[in-house]
Amino acid sequence: MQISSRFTIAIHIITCIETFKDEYKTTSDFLAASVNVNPVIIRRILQQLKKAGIVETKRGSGGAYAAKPLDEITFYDIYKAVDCVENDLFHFHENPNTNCPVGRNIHFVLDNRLHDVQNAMENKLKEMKLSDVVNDTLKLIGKEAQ
Amino acid sequence: MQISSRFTIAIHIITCIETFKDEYKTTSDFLAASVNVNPVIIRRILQQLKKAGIVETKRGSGGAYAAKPLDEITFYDIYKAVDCVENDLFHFHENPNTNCPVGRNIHFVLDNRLHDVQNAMENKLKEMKLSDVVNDTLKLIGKEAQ
DNA sequence: TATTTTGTAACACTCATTGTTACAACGAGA
DNA sequence: TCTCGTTGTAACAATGAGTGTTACAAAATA
Repeated sequence: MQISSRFTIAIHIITCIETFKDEYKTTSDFLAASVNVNPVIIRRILQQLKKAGIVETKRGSGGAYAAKPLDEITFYDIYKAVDCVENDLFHFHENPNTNCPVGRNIHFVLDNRLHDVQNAMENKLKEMKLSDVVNDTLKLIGKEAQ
Repeated sequence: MQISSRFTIAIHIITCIETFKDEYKTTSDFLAASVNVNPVIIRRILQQLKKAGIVETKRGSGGAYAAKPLDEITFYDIYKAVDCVENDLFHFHENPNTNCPVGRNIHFVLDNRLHDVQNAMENKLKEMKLSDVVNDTLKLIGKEAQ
């Protein structure tokens, strides 16, 4: 089990948009070339980011743009936008036997604990901002030029 | 995407084993009845737990038993044993374009952050002990009897 | 030896992920 | 207005993981 690559692709996309916004038109074809996947994959992810208010896209003239400052976009926003995990991170077996004392109590005992684990992860995602990723990327690109 | 139900089933299994160890022979059929799945599912998970040194099983006479004190078994041990996540929680897109400045630097920028998120989750799993789950379950069963 | 149970192979079904082609809808410039 | 580049999206295919089932040999005990 792994969290869909939509998540890392989405971060890659936004990093590209921000890095190249003044040099190139950031179309789905341009972004697809950097990520190295089919442009339709990019467009689908852009649609999800758009619905979440994270990016804007333009028909006709083309291109994608950040819809708000990158220090207001966290990994959690992206993770939610691209729908990596519906609601529950842990898949609970569907029908524990309620005739068994353990079977009819297992949910009461586990649910809170599983949510605590999921929250630990999601809270970490909330700490991370897209602006930090872009800044680090620009630094690395800058070093390359030396 | 969700973490396999093998994880919650494994916890359910061990809770059952401990709760009923003096009353019943905890065979795969018995455990399957409580979890409400096919006995082969139970046996496969028991095999994984056995390889991790968490439970023991007996052929012929039958039954499964905890291989060590439950306060020495954490959720993390189980999560590793039943192989919910191979190594990386996040699926990174395979071949970012190294001709693109962002494509060739994205791994350097993201890898540490993704590991931090994964560690946040796994550290929480390490905090949780099977003994706590069993104790809570026994309390709830006790309340039912009143 | 007979019986019970485990261990495991061999399938099959479903579903999410990822990838592809195709094309209508749209916007801007000639 | 027409053309052209681009987005938005449907439709489909391939793959792989998760889950479930039947079947049966191997082992342990009475």
